[in-house]
Amino acid sequence: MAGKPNSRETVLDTASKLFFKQGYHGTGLNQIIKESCCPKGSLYYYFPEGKEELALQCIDRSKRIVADKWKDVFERVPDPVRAVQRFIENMAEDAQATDFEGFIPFSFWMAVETSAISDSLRAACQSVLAEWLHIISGRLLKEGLQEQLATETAEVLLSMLEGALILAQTNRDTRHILLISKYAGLMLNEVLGRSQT
Amino acid sequence: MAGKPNSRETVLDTASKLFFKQGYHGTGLNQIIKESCCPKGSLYYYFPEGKEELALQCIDRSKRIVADKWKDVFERVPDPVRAVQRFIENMAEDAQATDFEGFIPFSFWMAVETSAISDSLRAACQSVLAEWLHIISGRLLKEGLQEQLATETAEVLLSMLEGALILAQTNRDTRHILLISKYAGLMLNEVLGRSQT
DNA sequence: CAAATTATAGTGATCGGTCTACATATTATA
DNA sequence: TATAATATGTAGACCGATCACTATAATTTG
Repeated sequence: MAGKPNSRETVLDTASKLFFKQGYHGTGLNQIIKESCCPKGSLYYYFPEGKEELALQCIDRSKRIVADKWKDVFERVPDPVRAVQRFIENMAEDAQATDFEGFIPFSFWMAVETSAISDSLRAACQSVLAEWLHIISGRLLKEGLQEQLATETAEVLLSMLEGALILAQTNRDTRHILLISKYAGLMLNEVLGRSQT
Repeated sequence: MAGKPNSRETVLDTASKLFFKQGYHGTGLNQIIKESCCPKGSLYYYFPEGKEELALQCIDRSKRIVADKWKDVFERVPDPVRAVQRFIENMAEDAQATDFEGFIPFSFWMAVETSAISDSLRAACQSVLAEWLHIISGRLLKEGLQEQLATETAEVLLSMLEGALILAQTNRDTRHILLISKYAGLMLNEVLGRSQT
């Protein structure tokens, strides 16, 4: 907010939105240039290695943004089960509000596409998943879960959520996401040895 | 097996493999032509409306193939919980055997990409999900589950599985899939009111 | 001035798609 | 049965458009 809406950030914003909506190959540099109003010269000035570097930075950026979201919700909501549900409900709201087009940067299907393109992109995607899993399982560890169970639970949770996002985007219906919120709550309560409410 | 390895089927095979591995935009017609050894003239003879029609048929084909797999496993394995687990374990084996490149046609991330391309492709993808869900929830209904619970359980199951496939493909590790087999079993046993083994 | 940034014109390569020519079957007619 | 006519399928040259990317000049900024 330094008065100047840094051109570089604008490009990353636009590129992220488009990449996560249309995929890597489905998004042309010309489209990014047009929608971000950033001329080609600037784009290659900021990202001299071109499209792949741009995508890589978008992926890293989404890693940080989503990680911050997880940390934030775990800080604000003391109960980890409610925190996870809050996170998921927020996703559903974002999806609804943007008509399933802007609720970047969580839906991670692009990882599969980019994993087939280059090793560096695949490594970046692996790092994203690892980071998110680390945060979630870390919170569960703090509840006293043993390490393996915490890891497994976090993985299942992330699988559910990613899968639900695919169903939700395909059907343009947030019901699939909200359903996961409910079942994730059930699963977590059970794992944490609580009685069902 | 009529002696003549129909060229049309070969194209669908190759195209499906490539589409589900690289995505729609990431797969060029020239690549399909080269790898299937089917000349462009023949391709446009079989699929006069071009790439989109080809993708549509690949999607429909995968719908049928996977639906048959579900039906088959439910016929062969009487216990629905074990049947679901068997299905998931088969996915993991296929993934391993083909080095995460051929275990088409189940991973459904391409649905998100194609959903952004045209309404007919999106409709086709919706139909695929609906069909698979119908088969799974139908089997649960036969176990005496009430309709809403059966539907919800099937949706959660499919979400888990699709999400796990994303994690597995990104990390090139079937562990994520096998983990889902375990947790799907737990969830189904609970829903069906059984004691945990 | 010098560095940082913007602005475009233009590069070869590849994209999906069209077109025509040709080869091989199958059927129709005598 | 011989052959003409039609249908089926193969083969690839070619098209304009777009792709990611480069080169270089102009402009702004410190």
